[in-house]
Amino acid sequence: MMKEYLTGLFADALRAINAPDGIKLTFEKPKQEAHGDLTTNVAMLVAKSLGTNPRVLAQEIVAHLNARSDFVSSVEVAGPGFINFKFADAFFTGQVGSILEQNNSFGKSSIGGNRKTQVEFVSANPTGPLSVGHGRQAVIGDTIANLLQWTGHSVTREYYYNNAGRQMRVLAESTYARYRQLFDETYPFPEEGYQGDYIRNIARKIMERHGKALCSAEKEAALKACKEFAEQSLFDDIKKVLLVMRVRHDVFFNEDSLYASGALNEVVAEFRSRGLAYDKDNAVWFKATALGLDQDRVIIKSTGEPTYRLPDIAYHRDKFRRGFELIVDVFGADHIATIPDVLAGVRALGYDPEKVKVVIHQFVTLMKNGEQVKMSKRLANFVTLQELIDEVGVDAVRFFFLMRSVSSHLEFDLDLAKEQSEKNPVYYVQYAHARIVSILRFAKEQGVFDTADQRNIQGIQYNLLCGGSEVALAKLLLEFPEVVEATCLGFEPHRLTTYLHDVATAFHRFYHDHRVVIPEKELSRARSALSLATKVVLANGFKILGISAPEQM
RNA sequence: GACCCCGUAGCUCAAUUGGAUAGAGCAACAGCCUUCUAAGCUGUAGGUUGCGCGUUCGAUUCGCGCCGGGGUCACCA
Repeated sequence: MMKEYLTGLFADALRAINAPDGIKLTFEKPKQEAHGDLTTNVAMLVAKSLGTNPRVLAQEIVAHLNARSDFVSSVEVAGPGFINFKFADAFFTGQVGSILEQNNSFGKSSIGGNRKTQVEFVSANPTGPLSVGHGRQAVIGDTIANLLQWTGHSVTREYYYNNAGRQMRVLAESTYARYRQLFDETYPFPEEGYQGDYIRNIARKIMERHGKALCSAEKEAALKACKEFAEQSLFDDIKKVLLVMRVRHDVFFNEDSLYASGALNEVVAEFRSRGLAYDKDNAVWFKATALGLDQDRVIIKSTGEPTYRLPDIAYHRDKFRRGFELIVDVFGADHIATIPDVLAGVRALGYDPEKVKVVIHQFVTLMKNGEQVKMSKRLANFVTLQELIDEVGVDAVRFFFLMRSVSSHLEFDLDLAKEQSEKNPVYYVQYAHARIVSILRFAKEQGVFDTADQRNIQGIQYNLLCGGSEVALAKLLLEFPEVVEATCLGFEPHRLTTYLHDVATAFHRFYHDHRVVIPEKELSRARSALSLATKVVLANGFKILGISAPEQM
């Protein structure tokens, strides 16, 4: 709103001084508050081509600006040639009412244009409980999906899995061995087997169901039974944990369906017809080098089995065929190498790889007693996501996972999270919300402000809000829609947690400086409304992050 | 060896995508509750942004070269 207004003013001013066309005119919020509310560097960009000094040029531009004094309170040239604008306090506080009117919708936008969007995340095969790393991915994916919904995309959350590959064979063998060991401790356990206790638990359940019958059954049949039982059991667990994490997928897509539908053969045939596949050493190769990659890749092994690349490519084509216009893949850093192949495959099939946005997140390092906990599913010394949630709670887990940029390694100190959970940053932001609820409850008791009554949020004299921390809070709240948008477009959820932390700080400061419920009725109502607007922003932000908005703490 | 991520205060991390004097939280020190939640607020201290060139009005951000940490380089997923 401010930006649009200034852009108009500048168009006239730049024309008046005969500036060249096509100038990139942008306004930014300066880091330093003292530099005003918005700033532009346009004079520095243009000075060179006009052969003048940026500061002189800036002065000249300013002289041609015709700003309304009730909007813009000051314009000045500063530093090497920035033009800084300060807006009137009432310009900000006057907009607080619109936050209350929009309420649950404040922060939503339609920039997504209802674009059909898919977010694929977690996608763990059912070979064990979800790890802490999966948890990070689940939260990142879910939050990105929330952000996309808030910005007007039509979102499908999808989980892709394979219950047929080598990993599942290992699972079957491991489970079978544990089952046999229940009757004969000396029964050998496969060298590469999954050693986690969860396998023993599953084996025990199989015994409860089948007794000793599988020991005497034919081995292949017994393995199949073990596999199915283990898979079912593990998938139930996975879904249960995801639910606890407040993560819900719309579609569970099984890799097998790509085999069944003939999609794999189709892709191979299409590659061949375009000269992008060839036979060598009894295997089928994808000619990735023809698409600019550094080496060709096997897509069908000499055994006749496809490598993971082929179904991955076919799966992505399936996404396009289902009409998704934006495809977001959330992967762990260990999948980074496969992405170029998949994107090349997509391009080879005639689809636009630009529509695929890959979000790579780095790993989580668990710290315990000041030492790193090495995690390996196979070696059984890992902490499961469920255990982590049991220790520190869902809100803390979600918030922690979102606090850091996805490209940063995340260090999660278990001891700190356990022993000092009260110092967890999530409590800081939630506390602000609970505090507001408490204040508004008191305001209602005192007959000052009743949030349930719509008439109460009409006719408020927002211009009474003129203290520094009041105006600062109002300004920050009004940034929420932009923050949601930027966070979404950059696929950087941590920016929202940072922002909400700032909002909490601004509120706590306001609370410290000013009493809300006071005898001066109009001022009291204005401050109540400001508090309510803060609650709206916090609650909406929490909703996107998937954490709760406590009424009391 | 090749490629990807990271390197910022004692520790964990930000930094509006190239802006002005690099910011928070923990930890340390000093203050603030007879009044709506002190899980809070205020202040002090803490830095050659790993190192070196370069690009330009301007670099934590972009390019190149080193150093250090993590990850990936299968006819595993």
